[in-house]
Amino acid sequence: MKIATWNVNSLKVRLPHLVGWLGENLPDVICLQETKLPDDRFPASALKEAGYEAVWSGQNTYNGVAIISRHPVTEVVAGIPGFVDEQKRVLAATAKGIRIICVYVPNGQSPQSEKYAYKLAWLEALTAYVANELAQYPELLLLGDFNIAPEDKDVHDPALWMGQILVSPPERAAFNTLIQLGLTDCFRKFSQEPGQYSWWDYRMNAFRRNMGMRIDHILASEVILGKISGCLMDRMVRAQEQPSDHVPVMIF
DNA sequence: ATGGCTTCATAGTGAAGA
Repeated sequence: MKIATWNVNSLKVRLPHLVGWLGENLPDVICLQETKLPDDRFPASALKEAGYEAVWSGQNTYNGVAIISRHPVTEVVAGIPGFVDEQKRVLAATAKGIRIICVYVPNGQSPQSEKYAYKLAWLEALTAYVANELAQYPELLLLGDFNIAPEDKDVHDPALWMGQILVSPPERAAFNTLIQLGLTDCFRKFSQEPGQYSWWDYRMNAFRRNMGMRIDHILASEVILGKISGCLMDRMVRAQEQPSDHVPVMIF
């Protein structure tokens, strides 16, 4: 099994990249974030031609998530049940017996912003939801763009980022609370290397200089963790023409 | 150094992302 996540930063722009990546990697499932498409413009037929079915929850301009699978998906749930939110950031489905929860965690903008308070409240609601899902589904993956770098070694310049979004102690505490539900950061199961990133700013030649952050994650329940043999960030995707600023993360 | 790019939006003194 190969399962991946990728913030595509506009599925309209990145559809050719996605179809190419599917053909080269043949994942069983890939979760997408920032599709930025209303539901009636989701490219379901192009993905069907590539051999994948899809479920999606989108909106115009911002946010938007999707789960794309070579296998049938069932039990599709959009959003966090009981948490009122117009922003399309969560989609859950079951494929091959695995509960897959695709998330696009709010960015937060700045610690002083209302969007930051929304991010923390959103993460609290997500935590309660995932706890409930874990009780029902021992085989569970929580994956997507978390907009949190868990540790300083996931940040190119921790001193520069100190006190800012993506690294602030409340965000990291929220991430650790998710971990403590019984989930493991798959990348860190296999590697303790610093400087391994999933996102690089479009500006300042950040990718060439490896000035990035590891903010896209795949968190696995114990049962799943025992079945996987690796986790990687496909950083070469960032060197393509007109790339997303994020690259795919994949377990296998 | 709060920008530098990219996207989607509108035609802004743009907004938002990370």
